Amino acid sequence: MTGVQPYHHGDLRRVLIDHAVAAIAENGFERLSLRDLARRANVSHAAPAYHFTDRTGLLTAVAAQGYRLLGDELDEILRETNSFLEVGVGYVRFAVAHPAHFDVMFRPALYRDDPDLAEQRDRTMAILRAGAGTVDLAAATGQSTKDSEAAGLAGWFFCHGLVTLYRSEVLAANSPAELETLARRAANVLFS
Amino acid sequence: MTGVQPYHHGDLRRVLIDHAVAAIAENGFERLSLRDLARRANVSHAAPAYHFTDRTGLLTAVAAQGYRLLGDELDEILRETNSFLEVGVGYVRFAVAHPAHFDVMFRPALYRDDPDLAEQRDRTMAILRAGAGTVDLAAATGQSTKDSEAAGLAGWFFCHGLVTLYRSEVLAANSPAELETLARRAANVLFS
DNA sequence: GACTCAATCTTGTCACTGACAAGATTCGCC
DNA sequence: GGCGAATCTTGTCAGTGACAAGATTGAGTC
Repeated sequence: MTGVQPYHHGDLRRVLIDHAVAAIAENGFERLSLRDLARRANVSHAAPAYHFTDRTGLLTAVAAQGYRLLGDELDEILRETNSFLEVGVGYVRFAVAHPAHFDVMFRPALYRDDPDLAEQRDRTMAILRAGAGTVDLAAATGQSTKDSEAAGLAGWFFCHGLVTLYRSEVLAANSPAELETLARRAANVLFS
Repeated sequence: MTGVQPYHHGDLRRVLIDHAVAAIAENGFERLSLRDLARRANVSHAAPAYHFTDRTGLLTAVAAQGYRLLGDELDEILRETNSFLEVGVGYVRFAVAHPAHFDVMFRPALYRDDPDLAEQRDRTMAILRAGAGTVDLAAATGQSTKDSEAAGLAGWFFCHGLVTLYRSEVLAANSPAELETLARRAANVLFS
């Protein structure tokens, strides 16, 4: 016997978010159930509402955590490599490694305005924009390219489309390895 | 008085799909309710089940219709212009004009295998691949580009990422006009 | 050590939903 | 006019999100 559960869980908020991320990765956010999360955490069906108010609040927390994780990763990559190409690789890797976060982050109808989320999102977007400034497509294409912000956007669109379509299962690639092969082929056309 | 509704609706399947598309465009597929659709169509709450079996069946029908619509549009564009650039424009325009279809189509977890859907999807993907063959990036970039399939993929990734991010409301663009401006700037970097 | 108050969790309830079963109505066809 | 299939209705059940009210616990204070 492990004894009865203590009335105060102690770390319920974090545990619920972790279970939510796992559940979303398994079944998609559309099948996410607060009561199922409560069961997984061995608390009553109304316990989640205390920490998140409602379903939207939970997804808001997931999105904020996602932006924080992505921001941290991209920030580190950019500081270490100063390469927007590597930022793009990190972006794709994040989407594959954290599908639940990625899904929720880019579906703002699922969550609501929140100071923490807004801060993390703006920080992450700023990193993407700053990274764009490091792009030197002119050297690659042999043409003058003054619009470095647009170059960064173009790279972002490419990466986002690539990984979104991969996860939609409409590409020939069905594994991260095949995804990388396909990404290299397509990127060579644009950036070589 | 408009009189009682006839027992047989006559065109219920089509009407339900239309209402579903409208409802998804308004509130997203996650809030789509079969009973709400039944109310909109003035039929009993179980009527939709006859035509679609369940919620998944309804979304399967929506996805199939979406692939059919997109395939028709892209086919016409390709035959008339023979330009993959115009196919890309049509792709983006479709996503903006038919957000409900677009959302469901690229979320295969929402629907199931279906002969009609598979046929329409494969046809549409074939058009995208055929269009890729018309790309002549070599002339644009001044480099030899034998991998025309990869060029088509790259263009697809760009368009898909562009419109997906636009609809995620994380871009500076907040209207189709601003989207076009942004798209031109980004595309100029890659394709000029 | 007891009092107090806020934080945290539980129990109970309600309307809504998807799925299913069984029955009613109507259409097409012979 | 009769029969079977197609189409729709009624009734029901378990599961869900939201809300209200109450129970338990922890932290600080005297």
